[in-house]
Amino acid sequence: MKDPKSIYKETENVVVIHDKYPKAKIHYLVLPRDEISSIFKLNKSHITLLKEFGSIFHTIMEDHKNNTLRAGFHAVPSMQRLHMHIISTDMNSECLKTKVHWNSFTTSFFIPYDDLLKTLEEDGVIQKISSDTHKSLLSQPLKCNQCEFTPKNMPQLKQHLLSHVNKNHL
DNA sequence: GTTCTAGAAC
DNA sequence: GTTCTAGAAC
Repeated sequence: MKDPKSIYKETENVVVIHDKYPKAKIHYLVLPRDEISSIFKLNKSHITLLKEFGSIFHTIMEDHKNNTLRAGFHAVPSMQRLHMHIISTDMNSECLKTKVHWNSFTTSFFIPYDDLLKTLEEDGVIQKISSDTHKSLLSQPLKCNQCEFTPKNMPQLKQHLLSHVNKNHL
């Protein structure tokens, strides 16, 4: 975040950086300038901030009209600082290597921005998930995010994802 | 998050 | 034999 090269966009309250290990062609992280350790620290006072996350997401979608982008949070974050992922659906990346990588973006381990905002507005808090739920979400069998295909392993999945890219270009 | 590696799968 | 996964160490 301190490295100017990694910064894609910034506003008064929010910074958007390139993910260091992008898991798709387009993969940004949206961070608040305020230090908030995780989604579990959020309450209703943060709704204004989250709405800024939403508007910056819409701006970024305008920048990438040819790609489908999704915005959301990991149910168990990997980094000790609140961050929202903005990621394209192609999931085509050298950095995408493991089943855990895949499932953390394609199962309900990925909490869409709209869902998180709604939960915060309704409950005023984001609940932690149990470690059993955590494990089961990340160990689900592989399934393509764009069709019903269920690959046997990661190399097969990555090969299969290329076929979707080619289809989109034809 | 990444790297390493034993043993399962092929 | 090689490929791949998954768990441990970091």
